[in-house]
Amino acid sequence: MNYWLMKSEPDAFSIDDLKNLKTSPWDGVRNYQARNFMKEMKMGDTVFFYHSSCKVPAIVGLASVNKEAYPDNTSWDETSPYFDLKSTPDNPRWFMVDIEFISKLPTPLTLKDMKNDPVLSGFKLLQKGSRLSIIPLSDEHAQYLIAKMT
DNA sequence: GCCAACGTTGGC
DNA sequence: GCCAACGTTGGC
Repeated sequence: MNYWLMKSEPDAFSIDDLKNLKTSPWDGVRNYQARNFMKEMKMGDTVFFYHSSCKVPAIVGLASVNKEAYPDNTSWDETSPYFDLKSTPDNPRWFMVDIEFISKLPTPLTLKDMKNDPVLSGFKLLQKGSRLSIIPLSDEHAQYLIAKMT
C-alpha cells in the first residue's frame, strides 16, 4: 500500500466536490512524471488531497484509489481544455485514476505548519519550487500525518 | 500581481 | 543533443 499527495485548485475541484461526488476521475494531468506516478497507483492506495493556489494551501482530506490508471479521454476531446493533439484512443498519451472520498479534515494540515515540522524534512511537497501535482510520500511521513489528523 | 523554479518546445 | 525561449505552476 502506497501513499500519494494529489494537488488540486479548490476553485476547480475541491475536497467538498469529491465529498459530494463520492468518487471521481482525476483527469487533466499533463505532466509525464505525475502521469507515471498515477500508473504506479494501486487499488486502495491512500491519497492526501491537497488544495493549491489558494488562500491557505493545505492537506484538506483523505481519499483512496478505486480505479487504477486508464486512458484520460479528455486528451482527445477537442472541446476539452486538456485536449492534446498527440493523444488518441489507439495511442493514449495521458492517463487518469479514479479516487474515492474518505474524509475531510476538521482542521487542514497547512503547508506552513508542515514546513515548520522537522519530522517532514525531505518531503518533496515542501521543497522550494516543487510544482509536481502528484507526489509520493514515504510510509513514515504518511503515517505521521495520519496520526496528526486524529 | 510578482516572480522563482521548472518542464517543454523547437531551431540549430 | 544542446540550450534559449517560452509557458505554467504555485507560494507569497
